[in-house]
Amino acid sequence: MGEGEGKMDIPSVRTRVSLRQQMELALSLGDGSTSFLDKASGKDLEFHVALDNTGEERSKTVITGRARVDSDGDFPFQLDLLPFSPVPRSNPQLRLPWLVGNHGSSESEAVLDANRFQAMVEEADEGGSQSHSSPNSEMSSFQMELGISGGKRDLEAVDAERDDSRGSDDDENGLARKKLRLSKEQSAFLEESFKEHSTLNPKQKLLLAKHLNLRPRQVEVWFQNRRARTKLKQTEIDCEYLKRCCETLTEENRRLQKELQELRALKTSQPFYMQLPATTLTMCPSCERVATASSTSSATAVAAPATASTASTLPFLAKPRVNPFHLQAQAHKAAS
DNA sequence: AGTCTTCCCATCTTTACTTCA
DNA sequence: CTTGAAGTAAAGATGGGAAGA
Repeated sequence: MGEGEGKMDIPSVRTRVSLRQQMELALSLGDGSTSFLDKASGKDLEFHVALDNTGEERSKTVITGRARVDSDGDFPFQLDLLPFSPVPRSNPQLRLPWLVGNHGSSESEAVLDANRFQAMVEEADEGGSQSHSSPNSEMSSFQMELGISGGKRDLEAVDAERDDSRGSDDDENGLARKKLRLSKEQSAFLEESFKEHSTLNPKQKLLLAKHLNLRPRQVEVWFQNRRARTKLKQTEIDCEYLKRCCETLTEENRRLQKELQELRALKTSQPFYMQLPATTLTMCPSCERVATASSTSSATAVAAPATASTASTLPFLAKPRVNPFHLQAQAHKAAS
């Protein structure tokens, strides 16, 4: 570390790596008495950090940090990721592009995105070890935060500021979070994936994220929101349908009430009404519904089509609610 | 029993767009 | 016609709780 500038008095560069296994790594370069950035101005810095959360040599990853501090204090910070072994020949050195340009911070704080870091690690590990491919492996929940603060902030402060694993990527310097807007291509691809499966397993999530150059968490959130909005839409549709059902039933009820009134009036004005052939018109004495066995009845002509149309819009009403024969028998009994 | 992950849900926040004075 | 404020819908993000491993 600090290989490029061996003689330079670097007051304090602290790098903290937090892993789920409580792995902690702190590097201290120098005594922290003078401004690191001042001293480093105009010079190239480089350091290496070996990460190992399993104790296995093969799972080690080396992070190479490289920075050049401008005279105005800007601190472009770039990390190169190097799997310890085996290093794929095709990809001996991986860069973390999302860090390049992430140097607007006045405190020169660079935050590695854990998930993309993992994706890169896995990419580097392709063809080699599959020890971290399990969705529930430790690497899947790899969290890393790396800060360079020139000795101004201690680890406790970093701790206090650290987001949890689902935390935001907020700029910690008070700048408003810039909400990502997915491109049309990304959205379209996600939509297509959603059509195929509305939920994702961890592997699918990682693949999608990789393909779309998004964080797995973003993909996960997109699918969550997509499911929620699909459900909301379906609820709205159901609600609309039930509303129509309700209106139809209300209308039918109104019509039947009217019909009932007419029948009662008919019964009053024609005392021999009940002596009509039972096959022509029957009424259940308990519920006073009208049923017929003959298509010539005027009541049938009114009631039947309406019931049929109701049943067509209300499938759950398709089954007859009353048995006409049962009503017929009851009507006979009541008449006698 | 405790931990971790994922999901759902409610809610907040940001962005893009529309309306209107 | 232009412009800027206000309103709104859509969508990304967050945090809490539940469930399962």
